[in-house]
Amino acid sequence: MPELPEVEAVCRKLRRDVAGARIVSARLLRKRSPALERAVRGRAIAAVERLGKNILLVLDSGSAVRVHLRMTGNLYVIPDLRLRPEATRAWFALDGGRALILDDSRALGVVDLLAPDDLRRLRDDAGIEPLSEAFTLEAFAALAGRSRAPAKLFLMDQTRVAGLGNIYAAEVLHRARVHPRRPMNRVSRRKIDAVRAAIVGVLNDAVQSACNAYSGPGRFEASETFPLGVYGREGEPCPACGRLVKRIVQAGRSTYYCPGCQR
DNA sequence: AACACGACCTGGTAGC
DNA sequence: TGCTACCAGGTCGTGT
Repeated sequence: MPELPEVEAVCRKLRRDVAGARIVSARLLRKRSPALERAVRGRAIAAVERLGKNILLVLDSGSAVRVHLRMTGNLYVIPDLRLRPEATRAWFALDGGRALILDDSRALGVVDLLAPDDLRRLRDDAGIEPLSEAFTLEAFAALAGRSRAPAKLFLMDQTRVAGLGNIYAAEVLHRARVHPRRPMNRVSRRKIDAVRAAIVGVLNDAVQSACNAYSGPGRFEASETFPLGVYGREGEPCPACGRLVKRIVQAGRSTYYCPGCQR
């Protein structure tokens, strides 16, 4: 479920719901973490930040709880801890009786504690935020020119540009008309420009959709809200040219693209 | 360096 | 109905 847009929607909601709230107690259900549970007790949530697909709950102590939703995670507030869903993998009881829940059916999500130094390192090592001012054409072209990786894998590498996953990487390449297997350093300068613009355009559109879809807790399906051109549409006509969408496998994951548009 | 691939988990769905 | 096989929005460690 969650790529950058969905994670951003979760963060915006959390800022409204838990910014300033105090954590009374916490528990990781799958694998207990006495250190984390102790470190958060009594601390206030000073800020909620997103770093790529990571959610950072920055505490008033300077440490932070990092949550990664991976495939099926969701993070939201419920009015009462006793109402927690079956797939609750972690909970944070908040002052006032509410609780922050990590709900994650596949249990691949990650929760850990970052000391201030860890937090700094995570920020320093992160890929470029595509919706920030740092994501300039120059910076992107420099990264692209240095990589022979297939375009799709290049876009999904979180250490280069942070936040694109399997769906939006495919959509970006379709919008920019670049073949997913083309080595990134052999994409023309004009198309590099188009890819960068497509990243910003797709992500902004998807953030809007995700925020609309995510007014309440529960799952959100990007496909219900953001019009997907190629993802999951093998055998269907390309909305741009009518050629049938193909599916290939790259690095063990499905890639969808239009053989007519994407060269 | 740059891949592929299995592992980590659970649940939904298509096909028999 | 019930079984099997395969698929899934992410990332890591290991092997080639």
